[in-house]
Amino acid sequence: MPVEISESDVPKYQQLADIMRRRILSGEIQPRHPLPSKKQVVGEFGVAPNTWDRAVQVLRDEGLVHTVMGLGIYVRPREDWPA
Amino acid sequence: MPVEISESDVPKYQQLADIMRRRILSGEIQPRHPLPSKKQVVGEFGVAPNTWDRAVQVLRDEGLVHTVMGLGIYVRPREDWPA
DNA sequence: AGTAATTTGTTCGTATGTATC
DNA sequence: AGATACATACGAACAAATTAC
Repeated sequence: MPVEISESDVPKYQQLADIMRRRILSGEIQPRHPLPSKKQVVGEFGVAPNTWDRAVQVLRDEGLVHTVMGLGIYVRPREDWPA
Repeated sequence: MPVEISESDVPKYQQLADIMRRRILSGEIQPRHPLPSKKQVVGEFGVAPNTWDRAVQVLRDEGLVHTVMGLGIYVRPREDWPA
């Protein structure tokens, strides 16, 4: 079953962060690999660009990803993850 | 000279956060007192509502303010500030 | 060398929902 | 009931960085 965004009481940006965090922690997206691009997420999940930006900020604050401008948003090596 | 927002290389939301942080640390806005409202900031500084929201999030991440829904954004007591 | 395409970040204006007074 | 205030979300535009050709 595809993971989708619902109109629940949980904000969409939080749902998106949860989805990506799960993909990272499960190894589906590996360290030093990029998250899907903004355009991809907007198209596939049907959210606004800003909403994705907010989701990414959650993951950035958690230390799971970092941005390389003009390239993408990359999963940090496991050594940099919080304990 | 009035504090204003410029079109420099520093993002506006960061400039706004800097302005409010200075007001807080200087005691101009005291603990348990509110920041200016979103409408006020939008009107006086000439920025978009989203830009103010981002500035507030910076201060919230720093532990300087917290939100009371429907009421305002309040300066935390000094005991809660980071060392 | 230069242009186009991709990607992120910033900013705008607007609308809506919920909470407080 | 009405006014005020914050959070969320949308859609659009533009700048800067990177890559590919």
